[in-house]
Amino acid sequence: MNLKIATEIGKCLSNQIRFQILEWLKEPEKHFPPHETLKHFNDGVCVTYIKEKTELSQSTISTYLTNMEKCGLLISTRHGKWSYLKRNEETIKQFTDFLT
Amino acid sequence: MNLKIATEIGKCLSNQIRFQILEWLKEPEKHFPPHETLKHFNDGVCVTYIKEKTELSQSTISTYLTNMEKCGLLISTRHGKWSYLKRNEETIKQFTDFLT
DNA sequence: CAAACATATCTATAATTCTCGATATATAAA
DNA sequence: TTTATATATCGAGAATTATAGATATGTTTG
Repeated sequence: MNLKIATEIGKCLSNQIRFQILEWLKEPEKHFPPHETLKHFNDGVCVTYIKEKTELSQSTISTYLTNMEKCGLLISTRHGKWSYLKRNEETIKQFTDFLT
Repeated sequence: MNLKIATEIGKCLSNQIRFQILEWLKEPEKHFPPHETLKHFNDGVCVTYIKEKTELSQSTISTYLTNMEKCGLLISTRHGKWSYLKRNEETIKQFTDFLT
């Protein structure tokens, strides 16, 4: 972790919805339905469900999640036409270690 | 800690200089001279020294530090005409706990 | 009290970020 | 291969944040 990346993470955390997504993803089964095809949360939650829950436009949510992945907060996995997202606990730990 | 405050903290951490100040304040004696009058760092570092090190204008640094104090990242103490700032480790811990 | 110094606040412009619709790309299903 | 669905990227106007000069406030010192 370095100052530049930490600041990029800070930018992601400067918006209530983005922060909220990160909180929801702590316990996906509590906040999202299991995907119709994939009946588990091994790779996190389908983008579509996050989009629906936040009520943001598709392009906005896509930008949010892409940026959160770029700075290492999230891990993205494709299954067919769907993208799944989960927290990257390793980066989150590096970030909190850097801060404290 | 709640989402609103956490996001305010995120805003403070979204700027490299503000984040850097927080890093410097981990070890004041390594990054700042001891104050001429107060020969210790018990209450942190004098605003003037932070201003000089960052090379920002007085009004900008004042705004930065005020906001960082408002969201609980810093603790401000006045000694006469000087203000001293130190990290608020309690809030920082609450923030990292909230995130993880 | 007046002058000097440190910090805070106000105001305005510059810079950045937000947000979405439009459009492109990727994959699946028909 | 055509159509439908999911996600990504582009471009632009709206909203927010950055930044500093001017000015105000608070405190010390002479």
